[in-house]
Amino acid sequence: MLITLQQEPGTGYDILQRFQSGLVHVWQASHQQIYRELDRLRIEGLLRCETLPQGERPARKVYYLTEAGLEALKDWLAAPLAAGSVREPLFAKFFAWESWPVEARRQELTELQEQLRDRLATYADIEQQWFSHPESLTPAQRAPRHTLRLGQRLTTTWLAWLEEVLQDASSTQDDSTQNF
Amino acid sequence: MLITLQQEPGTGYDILQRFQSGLVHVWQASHQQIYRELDRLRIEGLLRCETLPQGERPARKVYYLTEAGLEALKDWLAAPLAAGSVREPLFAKFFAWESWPVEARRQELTELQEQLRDRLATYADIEQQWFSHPESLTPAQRAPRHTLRLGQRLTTTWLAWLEEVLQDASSTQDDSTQNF
DNA sequence: TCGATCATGTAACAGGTTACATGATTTT
DNA sequence: AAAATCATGTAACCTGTTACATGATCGA
Repeated sequence: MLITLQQEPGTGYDILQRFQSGLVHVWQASHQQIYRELDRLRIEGLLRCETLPQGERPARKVYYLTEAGLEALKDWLAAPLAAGSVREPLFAKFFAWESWPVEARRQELTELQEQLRDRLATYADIEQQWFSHPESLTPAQRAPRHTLRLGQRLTTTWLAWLEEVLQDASSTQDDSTQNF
Repeated sequence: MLITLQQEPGTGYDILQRFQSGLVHVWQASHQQIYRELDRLRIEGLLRCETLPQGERPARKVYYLTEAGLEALKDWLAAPLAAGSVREPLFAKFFAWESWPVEARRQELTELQEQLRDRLATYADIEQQWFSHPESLTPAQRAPRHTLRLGQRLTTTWLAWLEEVLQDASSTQDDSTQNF
């Protein structure tokens, strides 16, 4: 989890920044969560922390991976991940189609469309920022790029699907049968 | 959440079955979770429950939506959903590419491939079971079918991507540089 | 008779979110 | 003078998972 981030040392705040910049499509976490986790990992001995006081300001606590932390990371990399469970709340609404007010439905779907388009734009930004010279990428650099690519494709798949759904919904007059 | 399921009454066990049959790609929940939720919703007054004793066996508790429950459902349908946060643990491994042992990597990715193929097979089953006559579907029946379609496409997108990643990983010899 | 299915729960824990709280520095 | 950024945390709560626990019925 946070272990991956410890490949290069940093403060809780640094980690937050990293999550918010190029890693949005990989992991998200609030600062509270990060600090708590950091503290837990330190207690478990996977991290060690150097406190750099800086005059009046709150001290920067820089965390480093320990030997044990490196071990734990290796273990994590070697162990296959359990498949995550599926949770798609939007789909639930589709199962209540008849009770889903047409206007709310149309609005929700078009809003989602916009969000996905925004996401694509963000991906494009990230791509430009990190992977602007695709010829000269090492395998280790190509790897994170793959993740971005998948993000892009999944988003595109969603958008194509939304297009279809909106089309289908507007081309049929089922909405006389609001049975509430 | 569970409210959607209350459109037709049933016991906790019934709901579990429903989740496990056609709704796997929408929502998953353990029986403990369902029972707890059911109880909570009953206390909140969104559900009411009729206990049918059946001789020696544990009584069937059949839950029904109340007026308040219907209201809550309507509210939920009308309110747009908050975008879920992104969590893709697999991606994290890509960011630690160099430290990810080749063998573990290859195995994890091919296993995922198999899982996804299984998933597609499950989707095909569901499609046959529920939507075998696409001509005669009402809009309300087409709606859940849309969700299945998206599931299929997303899975296909994943598979295409995996193919590419495996190809890329095997076509380059970066793995002399295991720097642990 | 053995395992699957029907049918229900409790308790502990793990992970995540929201709200509350503080205070300096830098930019507008 | 106000707002954003740097930098850290606590506490309560909600959601979800795992483990533990029970017991009848039905088909192979």
